[in-house]
Amino acid sequence: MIFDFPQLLKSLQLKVTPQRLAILESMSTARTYLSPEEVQGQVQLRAACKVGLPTIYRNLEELSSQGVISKILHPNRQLYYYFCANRDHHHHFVCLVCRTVQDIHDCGCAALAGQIDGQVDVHIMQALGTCRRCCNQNA
Amino acid sequence: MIFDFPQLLKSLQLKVTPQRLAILESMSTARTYLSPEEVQGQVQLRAACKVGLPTIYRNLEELSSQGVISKILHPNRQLYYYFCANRDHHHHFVCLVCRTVQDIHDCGCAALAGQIDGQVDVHIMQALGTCRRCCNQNA
DNA sequence: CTATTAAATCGAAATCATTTCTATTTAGAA
DNA sequence: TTCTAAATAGAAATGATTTCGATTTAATAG
Ligand SMILES: [Mn+2]
Ligand SMILES: [Mn+2]
Ligand SMILES: [Zn+2]
Ligand SMILES: [Zn+2]
Repeated sequence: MIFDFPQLLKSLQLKVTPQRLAILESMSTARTYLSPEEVQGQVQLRAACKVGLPTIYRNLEELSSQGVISKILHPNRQLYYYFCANRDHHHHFVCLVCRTVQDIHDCGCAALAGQIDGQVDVHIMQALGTCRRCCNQNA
Repeated sequence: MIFDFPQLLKSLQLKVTPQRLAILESMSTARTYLSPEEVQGQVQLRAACKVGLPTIYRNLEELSSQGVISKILHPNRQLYYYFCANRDHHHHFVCLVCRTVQDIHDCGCAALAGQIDGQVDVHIMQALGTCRRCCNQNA
């Protein structure tokens, strides 16, 4: 799967900066969710371009709020981010051992609106656990 | 609904301290979710007993991990807590305007385990929005 | 009712992920 | 090329949460 990141950024009304391209490049090739500091490390490795942590934070948040990447609410209370090519509404299962991510296609949230006396603006849904590979390695 | 908090604490293997009783008392009568600082304020008002913030934090976390109260993941990234008498597995809809909470009885998470290649240890699920009362007041 | 002790509390201080600030640079439009 | 709003960098601040060591206390047993 190949991404036209400059085009993507333009469509989001964001300037195409080397920093943003490096962040997107790193996120899209990561096989696990990453902390902002880890993203910085990846960027430095791959793009040999130094990007300040505030810039990383600002862009991860921007990309996340625009739906390009998704935010992982880790039990350790820090934020992690994950690039998911799947553009449809869906959620994630997160392996806390190896940090891989699986899509949850049927989150059952369609049934939500009906039972709420009010208007649902967002819903958070996340499953956390141990993937099969990691389960097997433990046993 | 009346609670035997001393008995509850004993069943959790926790010492029955005035601080804990004051915290439980305050939580159980609150009609909205509360921040740890707000819990401290309530405790001071009702019990006229000064409780340090670290004690509040420690106990809210303890009670939450034992399932006595539930944790609200607010978009502002701070933690809030809410006492819910409903002991069954369920989730919450949170009004971000007036901070009231509604139970979500059917979270659809039964369908979860089937589509995950691994073992789900916990799932987070929370709906955030505006309750009907608050919707109407805006319009 | 003491004595004992592990658990709990306290207040001050530390932590540290995240945000803010200001000066400087730069992408993109004209 | 010129211009300008947007973006970045680095240093510093923020502030919710946690840690620390000293002190108190609930619960248990004698
Ligand atoms: Mn996904
Ligand atoms: Mn509830
Ligand atoms: Zn795994
Ligand atoms: Zn409301």
